Amino acid sequence: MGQELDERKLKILKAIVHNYLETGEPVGSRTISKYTDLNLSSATIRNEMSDLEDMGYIVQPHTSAGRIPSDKGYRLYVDNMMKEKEEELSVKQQEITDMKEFLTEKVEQVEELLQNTAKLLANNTNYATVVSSPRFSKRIKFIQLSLINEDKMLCVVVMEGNVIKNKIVNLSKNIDGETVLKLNILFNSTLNGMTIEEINLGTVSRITGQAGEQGELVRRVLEIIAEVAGSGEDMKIFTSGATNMLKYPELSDNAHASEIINVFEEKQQLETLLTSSEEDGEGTGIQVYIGNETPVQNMKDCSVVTMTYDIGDGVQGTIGIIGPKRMDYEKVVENLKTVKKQLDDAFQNNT
Amino acid sequence: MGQELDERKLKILKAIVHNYLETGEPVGSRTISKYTDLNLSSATIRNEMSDLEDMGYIVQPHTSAGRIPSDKGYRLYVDNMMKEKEEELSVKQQEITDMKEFLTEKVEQVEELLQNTAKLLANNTNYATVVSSPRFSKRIKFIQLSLINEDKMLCVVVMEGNVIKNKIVNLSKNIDGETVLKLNILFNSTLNGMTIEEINLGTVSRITGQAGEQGELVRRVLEIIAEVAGSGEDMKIFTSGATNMLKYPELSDNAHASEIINVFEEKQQLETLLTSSEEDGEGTGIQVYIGNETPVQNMKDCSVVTMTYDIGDGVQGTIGIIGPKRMDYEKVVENLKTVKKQLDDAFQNNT
DNA sequence: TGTTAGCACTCACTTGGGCAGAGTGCTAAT
DNA sequence: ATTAGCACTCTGCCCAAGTGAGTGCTAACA
Repeated sequence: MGQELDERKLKILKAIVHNYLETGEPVGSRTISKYTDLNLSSATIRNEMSDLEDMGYIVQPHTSAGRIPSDKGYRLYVDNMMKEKEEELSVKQQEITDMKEFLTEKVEQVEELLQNTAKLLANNTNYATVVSSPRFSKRIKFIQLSLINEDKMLCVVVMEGNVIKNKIVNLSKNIDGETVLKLNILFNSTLNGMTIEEINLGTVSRITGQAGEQGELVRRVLEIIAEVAGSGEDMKIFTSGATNMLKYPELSDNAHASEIINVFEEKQQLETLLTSSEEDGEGTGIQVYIGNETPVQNMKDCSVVTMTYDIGDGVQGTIGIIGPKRMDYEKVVENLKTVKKQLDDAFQNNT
Repeated sequence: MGQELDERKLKILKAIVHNYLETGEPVGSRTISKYTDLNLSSATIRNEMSDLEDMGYIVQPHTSAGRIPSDKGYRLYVDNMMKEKEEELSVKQQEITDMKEFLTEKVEQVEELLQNTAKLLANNTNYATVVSSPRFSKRIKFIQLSLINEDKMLCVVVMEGNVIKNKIVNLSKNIDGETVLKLNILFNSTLNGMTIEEINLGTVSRITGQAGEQGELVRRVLEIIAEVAGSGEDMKIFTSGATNMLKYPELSDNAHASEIINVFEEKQQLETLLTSSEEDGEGTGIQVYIGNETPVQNMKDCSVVTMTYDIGDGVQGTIGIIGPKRMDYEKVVENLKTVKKQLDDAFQNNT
């Protein structure tokens, strides 16, 4: 008996979670009895709650306190919510236009846009947000070498998505302007449109062959290109609202706080968080990690909601919202969906 | 009487500050009586302390507690210490070589060096550190325009100190390769070696004049150059050890913590902190702000020690160490001096 | 058989009193 | 001028009692 999760138990569980999300305090049977439309006495609720506890959906902080959701309970709640919200995008119209205004206000650089997005979400939700800059489809669009003076050469590589990388090379032996011109033509004709992975040994030897006596230099330039165009190495990460985390008592004690803030300072851990979430992503692109599920150990007492965005031309990244386990998942998901919509819009008109 | 700060009072004050720095707790007369070599009874000390309090050097958190230094007291202590340490650079030899090793280990980019410096200092001192990237002597070294495709042009500006800036321009009307070549020659011959401030209206009109029908384009490129070479706008800031601040009880309460952490997240306030300290700097280039003296209001319960570094070629910036008011000023100053020495060394061999 | 009322019990949290310890300020003696 | 001594004042800690929210169980009920 009570082994299977029937309709009524589900309803009670949802009520418990919901209430706990709001108050942050253990919720008792009497509250639920009044809170729901089930018209059951607190005693009955107590029995059901006892069952729910046996099944592992809720937990008692100590005897004779109310119950709080376990990770498993949260999971069920979130999954359920996601199913319900499947197609529905019910953000208030006002908020949408607010966002739109805010986002398109000062969009000179993509970076600024992303930073703004992070800030906007942090303000709206009162959680911490992190946005990864686009990871680019590492296709080379244009290469430019130029002599700065006798012994220094500038090497610029433009990648698809208009990401520009550059580096200055110290030359061992002098070369003249004409040679540089030739090298430019050589590189551009052979490498344009290629991804870094496509440049194999064959390509390399073909190019060095054609370069003749400049083979040495060419090899060095190729190395630089590889370094510069090389994968996610340079992924940028924008954060906002880290201090929001201090607003939640269960996280604001010293131990938790410094662990969490540290993650935001180092950023490197956020990177692993975002990239690994990218792999897990499914249908909607929205992913919810609860407590221990998060890829970053230091966040085990938080929940993370991530969403990947893709604004065409190979430009894509991930947005993450980090809050306490009792975060308002519904609101967060809605916010993310709206932002995604806005980003899409901004970039359809703007590319 | 006792209006003037005699030898003995000074000695007692120093003892109080010193002791408070170590323990973080109000220090009483008996402690000082035993602590110093003055051979005075606690009663005498009490009298002196009472005088010191009247003079505003120390403060009582509540009746019948020990005394703690006021901002004024810290100030005196620090000034005194700085005078004593004037020429002496007494960092243990071991630490120096440790630092050297650490700093030169992976110095591919200046940025990495600075980030490492920040981390090193944070670890050594257990305070938070912030390092501003060099502000460059905004002298233009080299300009390169290149066509990426029909309607996009890449504009690269290399500044002294090998800082590279770039931007992609959308062209309104097509231009051909030859024109670009001409423009390159034009820009480089007229602008090289100039600072952004030196480019006045005369220069602009001369160039646009020479450009003939490309005047419109030239003007836009000039704007970009201005934007790109424009002053400190792009100052980069590296931080480390922000979470160290949570280790000090007087700062780790929620209100303080979020104010402080926020400063580290926004970074913009740190920028004002560092630049304004640069202006105040004097002899040694080391500057100590105590409590309310700091330029950033949110830091009014902290102390900040800053030092400007200058590694030649117009490359200079500021390092700041931020901690509680009862930070170990001596240690901090020594650390900063050592780092400065190391940076100097690293760059004499490395430019 | 599922639901409910009632009751005893548990446990965290609050309140207030009492006590110890650290430290001061003052006075009187040296 | 210095010191010993004493009364006084706070803070912090502990403990005991009381309060309130909530539970589990049992017995009655529809």
